[in-house]
Amino acid sequence: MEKGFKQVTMKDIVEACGISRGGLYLYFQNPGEVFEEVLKLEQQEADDVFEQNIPEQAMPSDILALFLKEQKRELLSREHSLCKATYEYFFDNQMSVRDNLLKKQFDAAVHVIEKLIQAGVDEGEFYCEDPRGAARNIMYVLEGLKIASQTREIPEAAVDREIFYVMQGLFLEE
Amino acid sequence: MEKGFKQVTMKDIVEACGISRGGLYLYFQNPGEVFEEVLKLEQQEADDVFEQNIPEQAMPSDILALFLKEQKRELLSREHSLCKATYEYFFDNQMSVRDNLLKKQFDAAVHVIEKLIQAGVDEGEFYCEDPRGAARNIMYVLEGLKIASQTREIPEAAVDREIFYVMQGLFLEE
Amino acid sequence: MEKGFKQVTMKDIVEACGISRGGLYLYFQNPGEVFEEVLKLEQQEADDVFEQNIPEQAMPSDILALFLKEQKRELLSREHSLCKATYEYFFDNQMSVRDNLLKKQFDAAVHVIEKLIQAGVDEGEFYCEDPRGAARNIMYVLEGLKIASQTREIPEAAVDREIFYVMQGLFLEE
Amino acid sequence: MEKGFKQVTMKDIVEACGISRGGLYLYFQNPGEVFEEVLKLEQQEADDVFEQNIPEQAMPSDILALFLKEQKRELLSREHSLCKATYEYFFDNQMSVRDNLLKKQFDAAVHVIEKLIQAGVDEGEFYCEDPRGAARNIMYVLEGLKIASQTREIPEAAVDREIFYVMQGLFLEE
DNA sequence: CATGAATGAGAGTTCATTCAT
DNA sequence: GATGAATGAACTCTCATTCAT
Repeated sequence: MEKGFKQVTMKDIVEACGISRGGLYLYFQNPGEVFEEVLKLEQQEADDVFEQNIPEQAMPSDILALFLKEQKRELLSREHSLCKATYEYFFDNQMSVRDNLLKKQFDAAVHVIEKLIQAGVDEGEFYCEDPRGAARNIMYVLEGLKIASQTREIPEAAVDREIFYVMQGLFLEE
Repeated sequence: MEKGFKQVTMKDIVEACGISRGGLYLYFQNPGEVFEEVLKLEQQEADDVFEQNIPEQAMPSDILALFLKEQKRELLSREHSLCKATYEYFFDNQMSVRDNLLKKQFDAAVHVIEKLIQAGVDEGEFYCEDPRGAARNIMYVLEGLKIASQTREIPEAAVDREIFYVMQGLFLEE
Repeated sequence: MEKGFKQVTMKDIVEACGISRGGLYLYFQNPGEVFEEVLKLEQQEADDVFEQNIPEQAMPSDILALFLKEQKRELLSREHSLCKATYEYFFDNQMSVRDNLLKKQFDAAVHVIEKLIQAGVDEGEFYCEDPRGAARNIMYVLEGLKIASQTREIPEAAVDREIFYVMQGLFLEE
Repeated sequence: MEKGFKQVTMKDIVEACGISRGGLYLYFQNPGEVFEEVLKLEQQEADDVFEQNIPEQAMPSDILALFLKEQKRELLSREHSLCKATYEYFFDNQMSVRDNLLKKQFDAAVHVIEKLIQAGVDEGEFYCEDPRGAARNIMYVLEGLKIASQTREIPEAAVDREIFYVMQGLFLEE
């Protein structure tokens, strides 16, 4: 979170963890493997946090709003997210299509959002002719916002504006 | 384009350019300065290419389609674009808000697209209540596609689908 | 001793010690730190050698002569003394007054010589109205001889002549 | 004067002189030759200044005092003297005995001082049994003060004290 | 299992020197 | 004569990785 992926040295990790240099190599062959593990744990935790925060009687729009709010939070806490490190890592470690963790996460999120939108349409909250297309559009906007927040200053208002824009597309349509 | 920013060494540059180690330092104090210059030239060239390709009697939708096509081309030619390198560079060199080149380019592109949409609306091609919002949405989707294409395999069809989705939003609305 | 301070490279040290480049950096952050350590050890050793060589029943004049003889030996063995390196080091690393090792050594030596002269006066060996001034004078002459021996050929006779001159000043006065 | 000898680069010289890199090499083969020339000019100038400042009816003790005062001035203006640079240069360029400039200067100064002392003795100002020895002693003390002032802080009072000490030796003896 | 001292390839950078103009 | 862009050897320093203990 502090240094990203490339900037981190084995020394940093070893000191932060309070283990020995050799000890680290017993479990991880290289810095990449360490990062992959961190990423898995982080993702797990994020999922858990999200699910636990969903109220019992939440409407689809509430859950979607909650999801977007969580994304916004992570995206704005630049120094406290793995976003930069993750992108750095996958720049050089794309592996095969089916194993790419980033793709999996993206597709999973698209799937969840699609279900939410569909549920919203069914309940009369949303109007949407292409729930999957809308879900993908939302996710790409979020990725765009993420990379933007990591490479330049992004005011909170700008994030709100984009989120409002995509949500609006689901509601009105008049 | 091949190695991104962090992976590139002064040796790489020197060998690729056929100049001497010391010679490079006559003009650039560090790898970052080299990259900034490359970025400027690249941007200049991209702008020129775009402008020269606009036909005389082009409609706003044609120009927008041309713009998106050009973006698509760059975004899919992963190994031949500066995209990855640019993101890597700006991860660590964000400089002040007003000097951030990435932000400038983004804002400039938003401005151009907004004008195009407005022109399209005026000519009856498009229907859009918030041209600026739509322009921003398009740009964030493009950024999302860019970073996606750099961190995982993105099939051409996926890019087409997203571009079609945002264009569609401008036309129908019926 | 061979190359002085500035001329020595980390490579020289590493090869002379039979350790690795990185290994050296485990213990010293820069060439200066290596030198400081060498200097401390050298000084320690020189002090020990001097003290061990003082005979039981030595008169003050004997001890002073021994001290001067030791100084002469070091001063004439140009290639085998740290003198040049020390001066080079302190040309650029003067640090605060109280921490300057060179000043400490000088003052300590002045103190010892003053005590010797005083003892000699008490025992009737020497005649001296200003033991501290005389001690300082001796030390400055020694420094003058040192720098002279490092910057030009100094015959042994010249050193003997100067040492004789300052000793003579302590005896006769008649 | 600012950087000493080793720290100075050809770039520094070239920029300070407003000539071209190649131009410098037309007249000097290497940095050492530049320095030798500087040293000669400096010495010339110092000699001229000294001689011009001697009053018509000056007594030997006055002239000696003037000489010592001039030495003191140079020695205390650390950043504005060639002292450090000179020592650095001669650490590595001792050349043959007869060509060593430092030795020549030293011997010449000893000669002048000896003559002054002799004159002082003849005129009844000084008492001295070994004018040449005294002259040499004075010069070595001055060298000692010089190197001391370059490697550690030396208060003006310390310099005065040493100069007073050696002058005193010429007068009293009572 | 765990350690951490040691390794050495390779990074960025400097600078005396050259030579086509 | 004079220039200054270009050279490349050599420097300091870093860090993923190993291995005797």
